[in-house]
Amino acid sequence: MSQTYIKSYFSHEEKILVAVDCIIFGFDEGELKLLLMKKQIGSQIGKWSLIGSFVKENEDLDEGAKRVLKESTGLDDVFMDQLYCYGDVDRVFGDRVLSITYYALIRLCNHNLESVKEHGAEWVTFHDRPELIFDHNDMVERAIEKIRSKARNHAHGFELLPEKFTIPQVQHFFEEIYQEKFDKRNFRKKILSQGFLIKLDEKDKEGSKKGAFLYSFDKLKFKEFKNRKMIF
Amino acid sequence: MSQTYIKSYFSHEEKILVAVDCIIFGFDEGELKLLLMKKQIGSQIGKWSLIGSFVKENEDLDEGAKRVLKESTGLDDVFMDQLYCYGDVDRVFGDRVLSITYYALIRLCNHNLESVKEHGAEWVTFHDRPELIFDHNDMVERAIEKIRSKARNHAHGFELLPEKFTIPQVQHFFEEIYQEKFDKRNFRKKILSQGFLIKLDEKDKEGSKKGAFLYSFDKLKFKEFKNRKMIF
DNA sequence: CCAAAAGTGTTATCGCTACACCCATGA
DNA sequence: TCATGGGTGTAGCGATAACACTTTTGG
Repeated sequence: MSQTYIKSYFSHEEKILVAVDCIIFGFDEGELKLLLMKKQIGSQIGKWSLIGSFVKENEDLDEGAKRVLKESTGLDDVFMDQLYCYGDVDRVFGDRVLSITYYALIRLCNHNLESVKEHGAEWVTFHDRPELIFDHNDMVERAIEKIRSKARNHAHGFELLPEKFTIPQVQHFFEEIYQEKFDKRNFRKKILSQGFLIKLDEKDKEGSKKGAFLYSFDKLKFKEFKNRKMIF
Repeated sequence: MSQTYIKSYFSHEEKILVAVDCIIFGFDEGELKLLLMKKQIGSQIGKWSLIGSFVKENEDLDEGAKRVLKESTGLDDVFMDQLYCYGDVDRVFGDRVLSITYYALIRLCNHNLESVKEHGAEWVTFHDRPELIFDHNDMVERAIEKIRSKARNHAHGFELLPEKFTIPQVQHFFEEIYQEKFDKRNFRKKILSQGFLIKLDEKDKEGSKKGAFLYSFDKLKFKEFKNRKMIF
C-alpha cells in the first residue's frame, strides 16, 4: 500500500530515455586499442560509434552498462567506472536521450576476441581511430584523460601486464597510454623507487636478444604506497 | 518528416525519471557552509536533503540544474560542474529516480542570503552538517573531495576571496576546505612561489592589530601557471 | 661482427617538511 | 605591557630532468 501511495508522488513528472555508452580500451603488449562498432540502425547507420544502448527501468545503471556491453560484444567481467553524464537535449538526432558513459581498460588476452568480432564490434588502434557519431569523440577524449590520470596518480595499469613482466614492457604501456616517449633511465628509476616491484632471477628473451629481467608486482607494498595520501 | 521518422526508432524503449541534486558549498571568511533544505513533501518529509528536483524532457541537464537551484533557493549565476550520476534502482523510496549531481563553491557575500531563507533553504556549517536522506551523504563526500582536488591541483579558490586579500585569509580558506591546519611558513612559501600573487602596499587591519599585507591575484600569471601540465 | 634492445650514474635544481623566534599594535 | 595575530629562514631530503655510453647475444 505505502508503495503505491509513495509512487503517486512523482507520477506527473516527465520521464526521459536513458542510455549508457561504454568506452573500452584494450592493451596487450602492442598498441592501445579502442572498442567500436558500426551503427546497424537509426539515422547514423554505417557510422562508427561506441558500444551503447538503453537502460531498463528496473536495472541499476552499473548493471545496465554491464548488460549492454555483454549484449553488444559478448564481453564479460569488465570492471567499468562511470565517466560522465551527457545530457543536452539535442545531443543525438531526433530523440532526447541522456547518456551515462562508462569506461574501462582491459587486457585483451584475458577476453574473447572472437565473440567481439562475431557481434560485429571491432578493436581499432587508438591512435588511428575513426571519427565517431554524435558526441562520442568527446567521450573518448574524456575517458583517455581519466585513464591517464589514474595511471599517473594511482599507478594503475599493472593489472594490464602479465604476472611477470619487464621494465621495458611497463614503459611501453605508459607510452601507449600517453602517446608519448619517456627517458628510459628516468622511467626505470621512478618506477623502481616506488618499491612495489620485485626483481626476479629470470629473464624474458622474447623482446630482445640480450633479454630483460622479469619483475613481479607486490600487492602489499602497493597498498602501502597508495595509502600515502599526497596532501597539499 | 525525417524528424518523425527518426523519432519512431526508440519509441518502445523505457523512460526513466531523472532528477538533479545540487551540492552547493559557501564560503566567506568564516566557516565553510553547505546549502540544505528540509523535505516538504514525499516519504522523507521533514528530513534534511540537498537541493534537487526533476529534469524536464525539453531542457539540457545543465540548464535543469540551474533552474532547480534557482527555483528552490533563488540563487542565480552559480557555475556548477557535474559530479556523478547516481543510478541504482532502489536509491530512493518508492520510485526509480536517476540523479545527476552538480556541485559548486560560491562566495556567500556575492549572493542573496535572504532569498535562500525565504525559499526555506539553509546554509549549515559544513563541519556540523546533519544526516541527509537517501544517498545524499555520499554525494556530499564525493563533492568535497572534488573541491579539494580542484583547490590542490588548479589553485582554484581565489575566486572565493575578495579582490584584495591577505595570505592568512587564503590559508584560512584552504584550512576550511581541508578541515585541517597547515604550517603558516610553508603555506606562505608555497602560495607565493607560484608567482601569481601580487603584494600590495596596503595593509588590512581587520584581522589583527598589526595588520596583514594585502595581495591581489594576477590572472595572466595564473593562466601560465595552469597551463604547465604536470606530466608523468 | 653487428644490429637491437637492455641496462646503468651523475649533476643541478626544485619543492617539501619540520621547526622557533621576533614584530607591530590596540586595548 | 601584554595578548594577538603577522611575519620570517634554514637545513635536509627526496623527486625530477637532462644527458651518453657499455653490455649482451641471436642472426
